[in-house]
Amino acid sequence: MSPTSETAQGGRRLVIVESPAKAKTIKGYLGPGYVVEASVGHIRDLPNGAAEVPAKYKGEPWARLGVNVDADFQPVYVVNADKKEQVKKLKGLLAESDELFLATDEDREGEAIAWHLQEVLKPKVPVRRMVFHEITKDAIQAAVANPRELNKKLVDAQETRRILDRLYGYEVSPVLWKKVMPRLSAGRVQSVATRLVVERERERIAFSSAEYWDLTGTFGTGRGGDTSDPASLVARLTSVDGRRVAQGRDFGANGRLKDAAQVLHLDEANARALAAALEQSSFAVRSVESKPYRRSPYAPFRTTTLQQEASRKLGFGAKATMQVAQKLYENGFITYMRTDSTTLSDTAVGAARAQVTQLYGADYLPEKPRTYAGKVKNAQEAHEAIRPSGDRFRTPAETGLTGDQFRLYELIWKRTVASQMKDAVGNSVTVRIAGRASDGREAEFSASGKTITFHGFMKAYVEGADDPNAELDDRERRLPQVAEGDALTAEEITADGHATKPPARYTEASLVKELEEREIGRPSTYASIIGTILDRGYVFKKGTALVPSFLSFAVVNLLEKHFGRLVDYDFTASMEEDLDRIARGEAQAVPWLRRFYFGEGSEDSGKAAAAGNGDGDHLGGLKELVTDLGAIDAREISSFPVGEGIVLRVGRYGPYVERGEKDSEGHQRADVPDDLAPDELTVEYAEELFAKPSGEYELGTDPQSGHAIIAKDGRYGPYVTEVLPEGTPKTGKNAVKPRTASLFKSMSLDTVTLDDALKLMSLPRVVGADAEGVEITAQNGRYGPYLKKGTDSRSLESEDQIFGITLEEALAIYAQPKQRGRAAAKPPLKELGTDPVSERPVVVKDGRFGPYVTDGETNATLRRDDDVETITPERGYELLAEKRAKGPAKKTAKKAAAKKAPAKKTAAKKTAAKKTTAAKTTTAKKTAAKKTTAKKAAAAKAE
DNA sequence: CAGTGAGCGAGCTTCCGCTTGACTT
Repeated sequence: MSPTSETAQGGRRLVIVESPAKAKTIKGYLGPGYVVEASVGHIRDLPNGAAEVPAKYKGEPWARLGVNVDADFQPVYVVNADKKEQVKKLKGLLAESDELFLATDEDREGEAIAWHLQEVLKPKVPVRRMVFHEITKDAIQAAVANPRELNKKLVDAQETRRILDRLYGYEVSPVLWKKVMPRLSAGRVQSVATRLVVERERERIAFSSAEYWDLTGTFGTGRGGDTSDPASLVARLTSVDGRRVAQGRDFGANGRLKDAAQVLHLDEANARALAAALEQSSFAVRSVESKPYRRSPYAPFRTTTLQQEASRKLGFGAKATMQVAQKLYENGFITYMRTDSTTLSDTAVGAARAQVTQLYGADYLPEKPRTYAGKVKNAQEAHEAIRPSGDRFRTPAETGLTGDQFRLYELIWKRTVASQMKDAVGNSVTVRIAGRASDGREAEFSASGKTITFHGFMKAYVEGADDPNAELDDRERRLPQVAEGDALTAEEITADGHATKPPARYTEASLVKELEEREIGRPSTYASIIGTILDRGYVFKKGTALVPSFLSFAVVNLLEKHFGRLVDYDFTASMEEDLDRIARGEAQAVPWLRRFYFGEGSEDSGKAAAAGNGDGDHLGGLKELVTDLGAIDAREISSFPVGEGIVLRVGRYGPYVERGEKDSEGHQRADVPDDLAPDELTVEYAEELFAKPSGEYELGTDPQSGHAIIAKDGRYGPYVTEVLPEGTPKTGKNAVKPRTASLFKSMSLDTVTLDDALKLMSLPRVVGADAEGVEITAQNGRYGPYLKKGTDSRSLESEDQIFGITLEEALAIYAQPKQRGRAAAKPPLKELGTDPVSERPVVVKDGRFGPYVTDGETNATLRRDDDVETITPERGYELLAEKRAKGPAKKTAKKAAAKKAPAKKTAAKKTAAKKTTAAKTTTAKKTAAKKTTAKKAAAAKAE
């Protein structure tokens, strides 16, 4: 029975897919009686943060995680804020339907979405799980006719993955906040991605280049040449007296030959001498070797290969590629762009083959359709390969597309068509040429050529190369037609120097490729992984290269030393294996999570899924690792030796180099530019930084003292200071401290003048004296401009008043009673009535951390979703009640922690916390200022 | 990482995978 006739019997079916574009297409294949709507991805997830945790769990110790780790890892699910409306819509549609088809993708995530839909929609009508891997009329109708049941085990596997990622991310990130810098993050995918980039940079740092030389000879045949038979050939020296001449690949990363006995390492003198000795020699062809050449087309695109090719050929970043592809998909030009499959549907194969015949002729069409085995190990193959949509491919010209969309479509179209074409065939030839030098040595040269006799798929498409010097596959190199024994004359022999190069940095595309090979990340996340590690400041881009920051060195260092198992390159792959076992019902989620979180021994049997460094039999759980952080020495993990006693440290405000102990003689310290590539930090460069700390502007000389005046960017923002002459004691009894002063808010490092600086450094200014003769001064401080009379200080409204205020005005200010604190000075923003518990009046006030409600005893900051204008008294009471409930619990926790930690450390932490708040707003500025400085320096150099 | 003078409410940051708009620059 066909689905349409079934429908005719009455009843309406609701089909839910993941993507709206897919819904639109499928609608057309199912006809009337079917309502097709999209879930638009996941509809529920673990709560993002405290704000999303349902009230009833708020007090729980695990609420922060959204997973009850004490009760079999029971997850808390909330409908995503941006999906509430869609869920409502689906509920409405379901109410009018007699049957529900859950047609989400057939992979782990899709199965989970189907389950969440069922949980949230609570259907009272029959529910079917419907699956398909290609969007063609036949496939869809077959799918609707053959539904199956929801696979709860697969859902379990997805949930386990979700919980693991949450525990990893939300437990390890706070360790970084405490030990390195706030707002950092760690995760199963991003941390390994970062580690890959860091390790590559370490290789570059450890790399020493080797120099080697060889000869290039141009040999003439003595015949007049033409295009099919050139008159000469260019060959490289390959061996001398039977010993192979060393090439780049013969050298190790240490710059030394891997096997010195096997090869001959030519240096410049040697090479030049040999070239001279060969000048008069006669040469002959020693051998000609011809081999058939054959090359098969590349598989159709999947997400990663599309990103790579778009990067190589169109210069698109991963994100741009996906955005353009999304548009093509939405407008029906291509199939789904987030896929790990290279499989083409029968329809697609038919369309491609038809087009091959039409455009290139039957000679280019293989007898049988080509199939491409999945290369990706953990592929879930829920979709087809990326290809032009439809059962007849539109040529790029027919699409009417323009710009980037046209170019990307053309790429996809060509690749798809080429994938159904014949192999390219031809010949590759190697010619060896020998000659004896005047000093008796025998030299052998070699040249290789390639001719293509049948271009096959290359007629349509040739893959790009990452290395700009690499030859593309369809490139021919024709050699003259020579035979063994033919005499040749050396027209020119030159000695060429080469140097081995360190491994290249990752690009977006090559990092994504590497991640895919290691089974890390999914098609929908590859582009955003790059985004995450860029956002966190772990890497930055230099051209197309991804350069790791020093910050990432510190983070990776910490993770490797203390969470080794978690950043193991095989962690995800082994997780995938375990998840597959859970999906097959061979393993259980809860014991697996228990081992991961609580450690080996918390569960009796089974394979370890533990988190830390595997020492012996006991494998520690993640919880143990993040609870006791005493073993993590923040200073040690953030320190990297540069050489000669110089250490690079990653501080809260960025990287800096340091030499000697603090406060000791000869101690030096200098900021390192944020965008310095780690492999460029040498001892020499550090010395340069010490000599002239970055971000320093010379303003001129103080005519009074003769001291140079400079402007710098400091911990508390930009300031000016004087350079004391050398030999001025900086420590001890006779220490002289340089005069310093913060810039006014109205000034900037770029524009501040010597006059400004001298004026600032003249502060405090004496305004006058009061009736009792006590001096009143005006100055600039931590909280802005203020007046000071003995110990009595008063804030001023503007910086200009420091220089402008008269004694009269100052006395008037002192005549007023002292305003204690800004908060007290401000009237409440809003009154909310009387709190039912404390029976005190509740008001909204504006404070340091933004608006908050208070009843005079308990204070609670408004949450992200609250608004001063719209907040109700009830919400105010609720916030206060929450705070009262939470307050004591937090205090005891803090106390306990303080007791454990050494007193000194606690103090240091407090200061750090304070600074963070103050510095928050200035950080961005500081970075910006730094960058300008660096640019200026570069410009100065260029001049 | 410069070195000055208050008195005050912390709460939140963070993961990986599915999906698109709705926003602002």
